[in-house]
This record gives sequence, C-alpha cells and structure tokens, in this order.
Amino acid sequence: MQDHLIPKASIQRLALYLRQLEQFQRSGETTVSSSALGEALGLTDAQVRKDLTYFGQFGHPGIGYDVGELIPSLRRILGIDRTWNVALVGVGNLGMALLHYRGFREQGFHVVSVFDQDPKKIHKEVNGLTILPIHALPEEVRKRDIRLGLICVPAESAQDVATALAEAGIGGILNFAPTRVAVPDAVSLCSVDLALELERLSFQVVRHAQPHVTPFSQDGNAATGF
Amino acid sequence: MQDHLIPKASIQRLALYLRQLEQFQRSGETTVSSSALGEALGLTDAQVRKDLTYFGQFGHPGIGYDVGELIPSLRRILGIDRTWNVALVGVGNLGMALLHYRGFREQGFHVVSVFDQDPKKIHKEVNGLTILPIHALPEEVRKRDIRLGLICVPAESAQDVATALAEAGIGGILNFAPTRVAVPDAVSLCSVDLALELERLSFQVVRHAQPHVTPFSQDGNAATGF
DNA sequence: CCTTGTGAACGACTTCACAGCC
DNA sequence: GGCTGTGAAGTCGTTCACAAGG
Repeated sequence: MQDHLIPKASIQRLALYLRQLEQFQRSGETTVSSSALGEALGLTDAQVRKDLTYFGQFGHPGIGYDVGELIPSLRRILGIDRTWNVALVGVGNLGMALLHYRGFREQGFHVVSVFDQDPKKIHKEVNGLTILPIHALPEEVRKRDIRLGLICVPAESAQDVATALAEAGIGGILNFAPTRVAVPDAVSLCSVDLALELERLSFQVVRHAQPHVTPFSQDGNAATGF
Repeated sequence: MQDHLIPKASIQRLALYLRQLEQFQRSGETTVSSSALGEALGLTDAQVRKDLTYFGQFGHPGIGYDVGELIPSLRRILGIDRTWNVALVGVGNLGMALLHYRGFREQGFHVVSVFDQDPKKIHKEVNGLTILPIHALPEEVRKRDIRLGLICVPAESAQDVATALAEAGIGGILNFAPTRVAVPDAVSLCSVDLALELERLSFQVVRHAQPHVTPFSQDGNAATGF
C-alpha cells in the first residue's frame, strides 16, 4: 500500500532480523526485546522497533517480541515462507561454487536449471543438472516455474544474460558479474560484486579505517566509530 | 585528516567509479563528464562531483575528468595501486570457488595461504596451495605478509576464525559466513551474506517491488522508481 | 518495574543552483 | 557554449523521549 514510505535501509535489515531471531530461537529464547535484538546486530533499540512497525505490530508492551511468532511473520513478509526455483547462468568458477553452496537451499532457494554458452560445457552434468544452452531459457523458465536468476558470467556477457532472463519472464535477478546491468521495471535486481567488496575493504585498511560491521556493507556499526 | 566528514555512502561509491572509468577507458574515452559517469551508474551528476571532491580536485572545468588521470588516483586512494596478500579460511564449496575466482587476482588480491580445520583436508593441495591447519595462521601471516583474510567457514566457526585472524595481526576481514562477527577496532571488516541477498531479492519480487539497481545492495538506482 | 509504538528533534546524505573557469 | 566545485536548501533516515500497555 504505502510501500515507498518504508526506508530502503529498513527493508534491508528485515532479513537480518530474521537471521538473528532464528539464532535466538536455537538458543532456546522464546521472547526478545528490541534492545536485545538490536545489541546482537549492532543497532539501537529504537531502530529495531521502528523497522518492525513498518511491517506490522508484532511487539507486546512490557514483554517484547515473541520469537516463535515473529519468525514466521518475517518469513512471510520476505516471501520465503515457500521455496523458489532458481536458474543459474554461467558455470565458471563462481557459478560452480554457488551451485554447490548449501546456504541457498537451506533458505528455500532451489537451483533447478543451469545454463552456459560454452559448447564444451553444454550437456555436461553438474550436481545432477544438465547444462543447457541459453536459448533454452524461456522454455525452462515456463516448464519449471523459475522465478529467480543468478548471473555468474563475465562482465562482457552480463547484460545479454540479464536481457535474456528478463525476456524469459523471470521475476528477479541476482547479478554477480562485476558490472552494472539494466533490466525492465518488471524485474527486480540485486547485485553482489565480490571484488568490489575487497576494494572497499582495502580502502578501510589503508585508512587504518573503521569498518561498517555489517552484512552487506550495509550498516549496523556499533563498537566502531568511523 | 577530516576523514569522518566523508559520508560512508560516498566511500562505498568510490570503487564503483573506478569500475566505470575503466570501462570508459576500454571504450577509448579519454575524458568523462560527471553527468556521463553518473548516468552510467544511475547517479546524478551533482552526486558524482561531490563524491569525487571529497578525495581531491580531479576535474577540469569546461572539460570534465581525465580518465587516464583519475583512474590511478582512485586506485591509490582505494589502496589497490599494489597487490594484497590474502589468507582464505575454510575450503568448502564457497571457499573453493573464491579460491578459483579470477576477479580477485585481476584486482591485485592474491590468495597466498589457505586454511581449514578438517584433518581430512589438511595438507591436501588446492590450486597450487597446501591447506594448512588454523594454528599455522600467525606464522603464515608474518612470513607471507598477509594483510587480508576471507572467512568461508560455516556460521558456527566464523567468530573463532575472525578472532584467530585478528590475533594473527591481519588488517582486514571479508566475512562470507552468514552471521555477524565481532572484531577489535584495529581490524576492518566487510561482510557478504549470499543467502541474505537472495532473501532481499525475494522480498522485492513478492512486492512486485522495485530494486536498487546496484552493486552491493548499496545504492544508485536510476531507471527505477521505487 | 518492564516493554512497545510513535511524533518530534536531530543528523546525514542528496540535490539545487550558481559562481568561476575553460 | 561547455564544465567543475561548493555553499545553501531540501530530503531522507535515525535517535530521542514519552505516552500507553503489561
């Protein structure tokens, strides 16, 4: 409804809260206060409360937040209360790694199709999946109900792949190629540039600098005064 | 000098500018205006100028920025006008991938030592490097002048590894484990949580939402009206 | 006592708009 | 005409501080 009044930064932190709540749950906590949650993540209590109230009224005054109640709520809001079928394009070093990475499947993201343009790789098997040529994308997306795509190709081909994914009707793209790609409005886009992260780290070290102590170079610094 | 007046967001964009400038250089451009640079990255011209002037006076009024002049300046500022020796801890799927990832070496980051705690892996060779036990860290760091560490272990061991790296005297850590780690002030920290990125993407798709069109889930959206 | 939820105050970042220079 | 560098204005996000509830 009033989506766009929600600060992007707050949205970014949602998944972070979920992570931490799951950790609290494993430790046997049944209830958590905004200050406990904030402290664990390097955020203020006010920040936590404000963020959460953008998405609903989850707290119980005098008590805090019920862990077993908040976790499913956040999962539903994030859209991960179900599984997502994912296509992976580019079976190089990085693509191969992501294909084997367990963290994705644990969160309900299933890589169900892999693509590459190298004729030497096409039709080979990796991790139980047959590598397909890019032109098979539209059909696979339809047949397997694929909603997300991972771009793991070199920078030069990233835009072409993004366009192909968009035309195949994908909903969102996670781009690992070290370049900016443009997509139609109907497609959501996130990017992770691994070398870029190291460069930022390098800068911090050179400056003897203080860090942002957070997932995603986002934020949530606490013990550090930059 | 007056480091901390520089917005963190501007610092984050520095490496982005460098990327784009290198692309312009490959296309044969010798000079670039703030608006051209901004457009390519989804930023306003004013933003670009303001960001760059935090670090020096690089522009030529009436002309723009000299590509061949700005690139080395940015590289020096970022601290990547030389190579960095890097230690990688955790040779699982992700660690293995990052070890083979060319993007790091291309930017001057050399993985020179790899560590794991699994006795079955120790002393095996990967990519020309012998896997060492964690307790060999301090000596390796000293002998090989290692300044940066990559944490590619599961969440449970991430904090221990971070502590070990810090104690070995490393300058900066790039954490890929899906958990928050604490480090002493003397150590810089960046984190990349791959599954978290997918969760954020999932949210955007579910909301039919608009994206941040940028590296690093940071920012720089342009053609998209969130 | 303990907590949450929230307007109001504050601070940080971005954009505007123009002076100065090529 | 072109462009950059920069104070001033504006916008956005965070923190404060307190009313209301357990």
